[in-house]
Amino acid sequence: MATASTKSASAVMQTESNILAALEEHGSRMTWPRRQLARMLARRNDSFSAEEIVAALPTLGRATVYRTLRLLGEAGVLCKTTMPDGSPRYSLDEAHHHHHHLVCVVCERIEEFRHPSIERMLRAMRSHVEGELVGHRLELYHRCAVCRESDQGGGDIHVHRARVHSH
Amino acid sequence: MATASTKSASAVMQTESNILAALEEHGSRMTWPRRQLARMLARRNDSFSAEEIVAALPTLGRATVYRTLRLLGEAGVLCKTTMPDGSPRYSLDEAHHHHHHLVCVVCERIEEFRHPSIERMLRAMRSHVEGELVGHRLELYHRCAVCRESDQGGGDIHVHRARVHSH
DNA sequence: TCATTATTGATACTAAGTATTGACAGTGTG
DNA sequence: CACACTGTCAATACTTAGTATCAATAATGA
Repeated sequence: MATASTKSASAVMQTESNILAALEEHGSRMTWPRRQLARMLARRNDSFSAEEIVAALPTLGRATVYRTLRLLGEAGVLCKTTMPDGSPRYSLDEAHHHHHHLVCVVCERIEEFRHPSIERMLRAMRSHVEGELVGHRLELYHRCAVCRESDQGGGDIHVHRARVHSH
Repeated sequence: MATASTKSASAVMQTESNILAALEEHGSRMTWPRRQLARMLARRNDSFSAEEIVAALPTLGRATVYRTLRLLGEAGVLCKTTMPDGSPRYSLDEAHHHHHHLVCVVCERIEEFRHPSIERMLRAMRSHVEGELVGHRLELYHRCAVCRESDQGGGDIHVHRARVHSH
């Protein structure tokens, strides 16, 4: 099994000003709540739920948090990923081009990746499928190297799994 | 663009007794609510939300409906799919082997498919990714041939789209 | 038949948002 | 600089998609 990083070479750590710049470019005003949010997001390097942010920034209304997360998504600096059980998880985007997510089901850390075999597959499906492909959703779930190590007992992973699996 | 069906050749229409058999095999008792649900599901050939079923079977409690849907998922006759906006949709499974879903974003009809390029891609990722792959989620969204025709104006599709897109 | 154990439905609760609204703040124009 | 215009805010209520609890009931095996 390869241990090579799957990260795109052009990945850039998002900074507060980076995030705000993306927001402005997207046509949003520069406000105090948005600055707060940008700063807080830039600090963390893991994934998070919206409610975690709501709790961490009690001076902001929940609607504001959700609105701003949506804006950041539209502005292309934030991604919303679905965990195996269907619950949503947010993470800052580092690459600015098409990619997918590799999600650790233990620590919930999210890595971006791209791989030619995926583009190949999508190309194949685009011409194989009837009608017009308008989008897709692809998530890979794994136990990352770190979690695998601290958890090698081999016992069941106590992780929320989808109850109605999709095969 | 190919119009060939992507359905697996071994697809079998689920019948009421089929569904109940799967439930029993999964270790569940045979009850009147479960018979009700199996009959109702066998009748429809489209996808549905849990609440649609709750509304259609007012003599069953909502908990029972959700519970039974989960059981049917575990028993391998029902799949839960995620729409582009994240809302869940259920559909009966026809094939009994690994497959993915092709979802029409207009009529929400769900087709099962498999394609060698996908298995190839998964194999490639399995050896490329660090740690141990424990699962994946793949959905393809399209406008099906029928919807494309009745909707060819080319205007915007008025369909609930994910607000925070995943690139 | 009877005891055991699964299942049910009512109700209350949670998670993840969205809709509404009146107040307020940023900004572009004059 | 002042103003108005419109975007944005926080609070609140509501929605969707479920899950948890629990006493009452039904299915099954002996």
